[in-house]
Amino acid sequence: MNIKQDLPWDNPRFRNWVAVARACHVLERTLAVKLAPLDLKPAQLDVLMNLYRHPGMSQHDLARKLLVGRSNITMLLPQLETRGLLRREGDEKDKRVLRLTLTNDGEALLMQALKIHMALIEKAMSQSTPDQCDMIGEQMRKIYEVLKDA
Amino acid sequence: MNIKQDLPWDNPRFRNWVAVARACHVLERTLAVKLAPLDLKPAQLDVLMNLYRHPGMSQHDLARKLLVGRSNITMLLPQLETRGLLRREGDEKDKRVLRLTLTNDGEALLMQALKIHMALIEKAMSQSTPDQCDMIGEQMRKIYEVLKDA
DNA sequence: TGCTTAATGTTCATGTTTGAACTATTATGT
DNA sequence: ACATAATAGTTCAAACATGAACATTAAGCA
Repeated sequence: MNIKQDLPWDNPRFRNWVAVARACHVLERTLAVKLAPLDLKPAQLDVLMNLYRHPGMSQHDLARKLLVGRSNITMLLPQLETRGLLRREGDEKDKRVLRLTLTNDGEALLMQALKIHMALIEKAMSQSTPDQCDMIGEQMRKIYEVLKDA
Repeated sequence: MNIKQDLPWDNPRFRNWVAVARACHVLERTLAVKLAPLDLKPAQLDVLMNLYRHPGMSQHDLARKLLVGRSNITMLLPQLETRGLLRREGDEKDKRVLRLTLTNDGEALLMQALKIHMALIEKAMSQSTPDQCDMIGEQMRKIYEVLKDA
C-alpha cells in the first residue's frame, strides 16, 4: 500500500524516457550555441526547414507542424521577413490565409544552418548502428501518433 | 557539387532524430496540460523530482541537473517555497550555498504528479518492447554523454 | 597573513512563448 | 439569402527563460 513501493525510477520505461528527454534537451541547447554565428535560433531554423519542404504553406499549417500556437508564428515571422529570408503573400482564393515561401537568401542561409544541424545530429546518432537508429525513429513516430491528439 | 544532392531529409539519422525531437515535444506539451489541475508546470515537476532523489542539493547542482541557468532556479524556487513545497536552508560550512529539501506537502504533491507523468510515459513507451525500450534509453544516454560538454 | 581567483546565488534587462480576445473572411444550415 | 459557425491571422498582457553584471563567501597561493 505504500506508494513508494513502485517508484517511477525503478521503472525502465520511466528511466529510459528521462534519458530521451535529456538527450533532446542537450542537443537543442547545443544547436542554439552552434547556430549563433548565423544569428539564427533553433525555432527560426524550424521555420526555414518547413518552408523549404512545404513551399506556400499557411501560417496555420506551419504552427501545427511546429507544435506551437498561431500567435507564436505571427511573432516569429516578421524577424525573418525583414531579413529577406521569406515572403508572405495573400492567397488569391482565400483572403484569410498568407502563403509562405523562402527567398533565395532564405534558402542559402538554410543550407548553411543545415550543415551545422546535420553535423550535430551525426555526432549524436552515430552512437547507434543504422538498425538501432531506424528502430529509434520508428518507435518515436509511434509515440508521436499516440500522443498527438491526446 | 550541388548541395541538394544529399539533403538532410534523405539521411536516416536526420529523419530519425527529427522523430525523437517531435516525440519529446508532444509529450512535454501533453504533460503540461495534464499537470494543470495540480497547478504545476513541467519545469516545477522536474525540480520536485530532483529534490526527492537528492535531498539537500544546492541550487547550483539543481541547475546543472536540469540543464538550465542558475538564475532560472532563482526565479523558479520562490513559487514553490511560498506554496510550502520545499525548504531553502543555508549550509553551515559554506555560507554561499542553500540546501534544498522537499516538505511533506511537496512530497505529497510530487506523488500525485508522478502518477500523471508515469501514466503518460507508460502510454508512450508501451509502444515498444522492453528490449527496444532499454536500447532506446541506452542510446540516449550515450548521446547525452557525447554532447553534454560540447 | 593578504591578494587573487573561483564559486554560489541574486538582480535586472532582454527576448521568447503562451493563451485569450479581437478582426476579417469563409463555410454551413435553414 | 441570411444568420450562425468556423477559420486565419493579429494584438496584447502575462509568464517564462536567458545571460551579463553584481555581492558575498570560499579556496589557492605568494
